[in-house]
Amino acid sequence: MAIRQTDQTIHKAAWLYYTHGLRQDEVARQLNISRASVAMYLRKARETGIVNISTSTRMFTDDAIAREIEDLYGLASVWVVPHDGRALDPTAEVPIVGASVFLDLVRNGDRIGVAWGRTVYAMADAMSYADLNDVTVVQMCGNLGAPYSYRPDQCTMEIARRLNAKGLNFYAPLVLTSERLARDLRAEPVIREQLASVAHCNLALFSVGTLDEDSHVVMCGALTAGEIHAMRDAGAAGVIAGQMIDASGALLDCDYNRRVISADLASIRSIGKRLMVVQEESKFVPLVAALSGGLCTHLVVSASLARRLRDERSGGTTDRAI
Amino acid sequence: MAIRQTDQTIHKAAWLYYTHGLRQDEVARQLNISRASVAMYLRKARETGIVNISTSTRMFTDDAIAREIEDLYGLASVWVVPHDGRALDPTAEVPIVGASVFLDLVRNGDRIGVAWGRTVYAMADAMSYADLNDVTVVQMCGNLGAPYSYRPDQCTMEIARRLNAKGLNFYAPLVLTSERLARDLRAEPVIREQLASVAHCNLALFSVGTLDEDSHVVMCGALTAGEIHAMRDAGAAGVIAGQMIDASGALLDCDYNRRVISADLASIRSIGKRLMVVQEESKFVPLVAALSGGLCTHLVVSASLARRLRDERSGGTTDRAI
DNA sequence: CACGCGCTCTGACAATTGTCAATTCTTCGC
DNA sequence: GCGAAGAATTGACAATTGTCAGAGCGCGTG
Repeated sequence: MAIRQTDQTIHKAAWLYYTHGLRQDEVARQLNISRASVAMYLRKARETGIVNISTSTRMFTDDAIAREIEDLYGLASVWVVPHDGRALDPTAEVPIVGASVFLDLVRNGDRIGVAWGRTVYAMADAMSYADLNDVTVVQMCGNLGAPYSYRPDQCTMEIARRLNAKGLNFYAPLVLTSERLARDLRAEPVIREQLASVAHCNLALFSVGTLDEDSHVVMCGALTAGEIHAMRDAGAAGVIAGQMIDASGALLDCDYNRRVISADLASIRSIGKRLMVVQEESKFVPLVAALSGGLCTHLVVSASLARRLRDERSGGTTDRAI
Repeated sequence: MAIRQTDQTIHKAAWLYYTHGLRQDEVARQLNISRASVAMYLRKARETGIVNISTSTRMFTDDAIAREIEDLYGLASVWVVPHDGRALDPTAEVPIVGASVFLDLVRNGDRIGVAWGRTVYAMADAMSYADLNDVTVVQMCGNLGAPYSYRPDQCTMEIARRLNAKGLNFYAPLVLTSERLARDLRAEPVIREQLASVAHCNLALFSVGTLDEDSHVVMCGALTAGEIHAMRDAGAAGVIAGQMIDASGALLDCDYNRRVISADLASIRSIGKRLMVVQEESKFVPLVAALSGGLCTHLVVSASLARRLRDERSGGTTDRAI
């Protein structure tokens, strides 16, 4: 009760200040509290998403190159983050834009599939709190025991927390040692339901992984550097939700993939809006693979990746600097 | 070009200030402009919707009575605006809440049907600017020549302007002198298309009118006080988009309605989300009629109307003051 | 080329907001 | 019932922001 009272007061203070445009001292007088409390309540209101301040991301779609990439790759919407000279750390900027775009796409009642990775976690971290209702965040792939803070379940939970949503975690490892065990585990009701529920999402958020020595799957001990090289030789071009894809964006037919527990690509593709966010320059090949496979509908990339994407398809027409 | 440059600068300033949390002087340094200009740009960014500050309307749905009314009348969502003692002008508050709720419901790509009236215009006036894409606002009924600022076309245009949307105005009078002329006019391609396009909306915004001497239809000269009394005797209970409805919310079979040019009730009912906003105490009877006819799915009302609505249906159970 | 128009800059002051240590109020455990 | 830990609140000060007048600048025009 006491909590509800305070909660009500925060709402009222936020309403009077932000919607009616009163000054803090006027709000304080209205609510019979000190101005300092009003300032504190307002901070709380912003932190909890009771008040939402969002900046248009239109400036990132205004670039002509964004239009070109939409056309070349058949995407619904593309955001290009410029390398802004001195201004800001350019790569760190991509997930921030990604978070803004993501929040723009989310609605009450949504069901959201989330994969994992450095980029996804950076987005979660940059995401402001939102006051949504009835939103569910579903983890799209199994877990890794690694000590990273961007483990799949961490990504899911953190995003759910920010959105005031329910988090549906996956209680299975990402990769097992035998194909048989993976098959049996996938058949378990808890796991089967989780996997099935991905297809009922209407929004997905993920990045794409590389096949280098410092790729996640290696760092987390799922694969050795040697194995990953072998896979690259066998045609692997990138990693989506823990699964290897080839250059055409199709699931690679390999032993590793059969041992993975993750939402299959068809389920992911059945989700209406699929936002992919790619920041690292080194992810060009995986990115092209994912786009070829039609895995995403919305894309946030850096300007340099955008230029390379355009040149890849348009055969390198105009190529002047930003 | 010079304009685009400035526009870009406004976006960047807003981004750095609101998303990155820099101070105005830091933003000024980054962009090589004076701090005073930054302050100006930020104001512009807020005014044009490049930056959007919204406050949760949850406090208005938290009321138990809102839940009751949803259940009693089968509505998707109800907002109840309390009469807040000293705080704010209670009736003026309803359209402000309505505007917030409305903005919450709008999405990019939406097609929105708008009716007219004092309340709708008050909402337009209270509505903050939004940076939306590809939104269309459709006028749902014909025009009146009255010198009011809340003429149907004014409502449509003003809302379109605030949402950065395209406004589709209706170029016909609301009511004609003969039934034949109304029929002929409705058959005109321009008008027919306009009317048909209402059915393709996915969001509607309207209020409901009374049948008093000071009702809009009288004030605007569409009907005389005498005629409106006669209509009330004939079973008219309220006015929706310029048309008379009976107590069950059905179109009243009368000469006047046959002379009106407006979206028919079936089209309106085919729209997914229909937000009705009612502020005046005197609109209780029309409100009940509209609800009986299932004309809206979302409702914003004052606390006293809410209490009367509950008592109307639940047979007057608990009836303590707020 | 001078002119006026519209825009931005500068510098300064006033208004508003953020912050924090000190204080008051709550809520427990004993 | 008492006292202490902890949370909420406040007053006062510091930092930030809003605003304004006057100056400077670029540009299109007569």
